[in-house]
Amino acid sequence: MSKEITETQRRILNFLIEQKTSRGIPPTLAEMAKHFGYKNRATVREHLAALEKKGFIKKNPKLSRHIELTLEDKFFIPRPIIGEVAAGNPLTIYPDAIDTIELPTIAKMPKDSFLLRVKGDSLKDAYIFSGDIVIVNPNLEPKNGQIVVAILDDAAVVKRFYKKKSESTSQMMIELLSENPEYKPIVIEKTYQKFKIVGVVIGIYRSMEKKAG
Amino acid sequence: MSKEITETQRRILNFLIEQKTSRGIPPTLAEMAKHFGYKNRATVREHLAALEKKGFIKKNPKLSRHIELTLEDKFFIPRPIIGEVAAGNPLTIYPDAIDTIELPTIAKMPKDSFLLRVKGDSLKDAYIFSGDIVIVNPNLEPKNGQIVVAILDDAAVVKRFYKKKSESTSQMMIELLSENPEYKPIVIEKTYQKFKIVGVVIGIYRSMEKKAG
DNA sequence: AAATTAACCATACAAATGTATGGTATTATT
DNA sequence: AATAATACCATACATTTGTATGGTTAATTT
Repeated sequence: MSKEITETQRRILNFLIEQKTSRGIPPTLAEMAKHFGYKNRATVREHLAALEKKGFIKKNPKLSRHIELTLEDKFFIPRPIIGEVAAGNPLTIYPDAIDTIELPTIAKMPKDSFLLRVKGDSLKDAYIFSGDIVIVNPNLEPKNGQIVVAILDDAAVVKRFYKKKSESTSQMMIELLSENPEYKPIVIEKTYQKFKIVGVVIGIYRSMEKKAG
Repeated sequence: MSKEITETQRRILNFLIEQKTSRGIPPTLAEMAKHFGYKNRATVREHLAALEKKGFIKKNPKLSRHIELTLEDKFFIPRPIIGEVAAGNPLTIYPDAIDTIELPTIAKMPKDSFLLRVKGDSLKDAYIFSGDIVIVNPNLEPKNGQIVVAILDDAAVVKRFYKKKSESTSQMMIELLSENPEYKPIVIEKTYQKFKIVGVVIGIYRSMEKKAG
């Protein structure tokens, strides 16, 4: 058996990914069969068996809608960003990244917002600490002074956003500031490719319950 | 029928949210019944029906694991803020709410808890800043290491709580610590009268939306 | 030429799932 | 005091779901 995926299997896998990201839950065999025009669920099941054999998915037997993706499924972010960041590995958590965030798999988040759990203390200059949950709206145009989540050189950062005219080149540029004056502003010229705004932080929540001694 | 959610319904809703975020798929009736110790799926179903009636979820009939969270408008639910904690000044709890805030549903808000808005920056050694909303539970016995709201000499403080034996007198005493080591611990002997624990801080919420420049 | 694989189909079955109805006890509301 | 809402239970039922088996056709590999 070849380890390579066939055209049909690719379509099935794509549908799985698309459903999980857009609707939040994986489809049932019947739903997939209907979508592809199959008259039989067993057909879909064979494709899934093949995908599992090749290591692309993992099925939990007997349970409905229990197909797990063995890809970067556990950390996924809304579609538009995938593909623009480092191919295949959107938002990899680098051990020595200045700021790291963990993207939970959010089932259809309200108001098109999603949650990020902050990891590491390097964001504390923005009064955000490890374990905090930030609420991010990806569909807001960031205004000056707002805190944004951005991808910069394959690492995720949470900084205060400023857009202004460069004094030297008169070009528009983006500045990412820290609350802590010891950190120098990060300046992004328009030409810089490895930069993408993920969304605007509209709220922070911190649970205290686990912190008992 | 009240539009407010009951304690049991909130537990169900929380479980739904938690499952959708952590596992990716909503649970089945059987899974929920097992989790809550119900002997019957119908019980869960009734709670879901109530939640749907109140607009918190949307069920797609006949389909498994097909509970959708309709948190578009319910993601933030209005809660009254009943007072302010201002460093140095007495804690004032007003009979009528001074304000309301849209608290995200991810925030755990037990029935007996209340909200206080923090004023002033002097609590920042506990990572709490001016404008933050603290969720306070007055009916919890504070455990060592937890952050509590207390009244001390007619002033409200938010500090980390420790109860231990005095090394000199062998009496039980309470220590209120700051995160910042520059602040010396506040030691309260049992005899001290002007001290009262208001409650345990179980969560913090901070809204970012007004902070745009 | 023979064997294998891929991609479908039909039928069948047990378990899981959502649903429906009727009942009980407790609490809150009128 | 009567009514409604809440929170459970038991039992029953149709549908859905995942699974299993056997068969067909076409393309590919041996």
